[in-house]
Amino acid sequence: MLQVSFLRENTDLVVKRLAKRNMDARPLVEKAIQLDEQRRKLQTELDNVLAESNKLSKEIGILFKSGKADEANKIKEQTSELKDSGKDLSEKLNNTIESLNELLHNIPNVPNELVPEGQNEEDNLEVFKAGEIPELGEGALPHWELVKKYDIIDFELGNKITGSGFPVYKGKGAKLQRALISYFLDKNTAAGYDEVLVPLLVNSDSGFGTGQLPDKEGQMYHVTADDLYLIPTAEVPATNIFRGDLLKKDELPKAITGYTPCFRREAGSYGAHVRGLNRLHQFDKVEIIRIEHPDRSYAALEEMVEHVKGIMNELELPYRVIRLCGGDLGFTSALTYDFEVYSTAQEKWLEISSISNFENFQANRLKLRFKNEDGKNQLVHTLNGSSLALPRVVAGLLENNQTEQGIRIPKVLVPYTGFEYID
RNA sequence: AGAGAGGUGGCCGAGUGGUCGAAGGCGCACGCCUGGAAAGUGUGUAUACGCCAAAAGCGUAUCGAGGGUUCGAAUCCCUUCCUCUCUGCCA
Repeated sequence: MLQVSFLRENTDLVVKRLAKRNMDARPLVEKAIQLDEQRRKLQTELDNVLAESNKLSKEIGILFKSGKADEANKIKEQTSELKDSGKDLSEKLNNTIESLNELLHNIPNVPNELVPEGQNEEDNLEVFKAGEIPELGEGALPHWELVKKYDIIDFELGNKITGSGFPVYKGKGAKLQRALISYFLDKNTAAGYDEVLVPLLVNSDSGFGTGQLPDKEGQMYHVTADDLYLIPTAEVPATNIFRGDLLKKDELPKAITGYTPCFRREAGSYGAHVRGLNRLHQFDKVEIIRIEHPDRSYAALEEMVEHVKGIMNELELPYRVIRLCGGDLGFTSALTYDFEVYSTAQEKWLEISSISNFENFQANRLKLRFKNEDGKNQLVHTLNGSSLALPRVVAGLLENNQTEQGIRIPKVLVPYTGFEYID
């Protein structure tokens, strides 16, 4: 969430930038500023009442000690009035804070100036493209046919065990998953990310900290008996490692990576978008997370993008990098780059990574700060990205690498899989 | 899951109704001392919010969390979470 002080001092800029999200934020922003003024006024009044009340209490204590009970009782009478107005003020104050927070939770992050104007994914800006799109022969198959042909991923079996969107990986398909996870983690740790293995269920404080709650409550599986949520991404537990922390400035930056399965209800998805591996309820992903000094966060974003490019190059898959437009930008993000692999048999681009700078939007919710050069506490910037999400990488790999001998495994993966072809 | 013990500042630890935001120690920072270091010594050392243009300063809140009793709560009561020990169950 945004800081009110920032809204107050940069009202016009905020409104202008939020217009990129195709919204008129002015009424919200102005209401927030007004509620904050009210909050401060009430705070001052309440503090004064409490100060008076504390002062009288001390006097009563001293009087009782010196045996002047009569005088003490006289002062006692004065306190009841203060008590009432204190109660009243603190109730008003709490209501104001609650309204203010509710409002702030509904204001999305301010897009960076680089974010292109636009309504939807059509308006995203392609910034980089690499790799050869292979010429596939006549009998080229989409991945959902290929997985059947080689019996490596079984959607129907998953359907029997759980439901749609929970595939069973078999034989070389299962091993390919394990190989990709290990390969990604190795690449990430070699680049300086510290590996973590985190819980797959989180409490609501964590969901709130990274912004899944309350905005995307319906997208997460909720274990109601224990009030826990299945993670939609490792971002949630991994970023919440630092929730509430006050870091020393030489502790920055923090860079971590972790593999987790991800669980998404994907309510509202349908049709061709959900075919095969394109969209699942459970999938595997390796994530990279950075906690950065505000001055360095955009440099870090570039580094993350370059890092993932390196991986895609090694995987020898055709891909492109796009900068999301205002209409497609996530609620908490200030700037996002998506990586897309070309699915040759489907003749479309599939998102396989999303790398975002949240600036201090998450940090403000997480209360994640550092002591800056002036000795003041300042919010950090948080970033994260997939490095990488497996299912669509697999889809791209299967479709682009289909040959008469079988599915060719990229060279870098062979040491991990132990085989060169899925056949 | 059952029984018991306990949760106090960066850490250890005192504090069972009244100038307690909290003794003492450790750690840390700065200074003195020293040729330099150690030892010694002095000072300082939380967070949030508010008042103030800002700094200084002042006020308010915070002793796991939430609520209550009281003029006044770290201290008493209730609820809840967590940790430890023992018992049970279990990969």
